[in-house]
Amino acid sequence: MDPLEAVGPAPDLVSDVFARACTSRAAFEDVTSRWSSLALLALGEGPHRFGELRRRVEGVSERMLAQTLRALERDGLITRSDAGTIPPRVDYALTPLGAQVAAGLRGLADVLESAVPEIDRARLDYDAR
Amino acid sequence: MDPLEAVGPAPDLVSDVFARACTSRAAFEDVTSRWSSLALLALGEGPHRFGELRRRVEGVSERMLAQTLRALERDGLITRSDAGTIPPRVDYALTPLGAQVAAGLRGLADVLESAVPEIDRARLDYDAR
DNA sequence: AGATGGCACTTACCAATAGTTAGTGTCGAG
DNA sequence: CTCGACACTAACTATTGGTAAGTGCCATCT
Repeated sequence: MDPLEAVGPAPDLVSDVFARACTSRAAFEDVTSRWSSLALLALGEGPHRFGELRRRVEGVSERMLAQTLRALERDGLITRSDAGTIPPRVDYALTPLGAQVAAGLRGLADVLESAVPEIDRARLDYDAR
Repeated sequence: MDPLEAVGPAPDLVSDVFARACTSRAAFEDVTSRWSSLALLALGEGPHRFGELRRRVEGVSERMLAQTLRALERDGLITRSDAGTIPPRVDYALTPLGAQVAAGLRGLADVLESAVPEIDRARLDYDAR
């Protein structure tokens, strides 16, 4: 057996989010970047058109949304389907991998949403000093 | 029964990460911001000193790490304990809430770490166009 | 019928944000 | 006796992100 061939089977041990050069770190940064997480969360509720996403994710500029969606598509987390019609119609949806990620983000969002009173208290305490 | 009184009991329904003005949105952005998530991930492995975190999270500047940790402390996700000695010694650790969040982030990181081959493939495909 | 707004973007410009470098004061190691 | 570690902060600069406007076509409102 080729020794080079034998390296393949355990790729999960070599990927590390903490490593600057690792793909997982880059993907993690893409996923957790300001608008990506919100976009993934929105797509977790079902496919959306560009304008729908723009309205759902309060505060995104069109520029940043387009940029964000391109990055997520590149990482294979979402699909983009352009109907090619006029007026234009483009639908975005999660891939299976994207769905996993979105589920994780939903979990995080749930934790934080229900912790709002606790967080507000902590902030008040902190700001009092 | 006072109609105003009846609104109180379900605070989980009023917090929404998508709402720009909601505390949960702000906290979510703090948690998912570039260095926070990595810092929380590191603290998920146990308490760390400032310098330890700096080394663990490859690429953070001292400035950004200090800023990040202050934000997380303010939100009640981590604690900061200054021994007051010289040379200085400051330990950071997760609060129970922070631990919940860190666990969620760990899940995300695990998904992405094991999806590295898939992501690499998706990127190659995308870039080929 | 002419103006308005939605569609999914892109481009140019400028403000805000993040990274880089240098400094603080004390101590232990070489 | 100079160097580095420690946990930061302050000043400067590079990069990023938000704002505003433009694209071309169509449907609706007036």
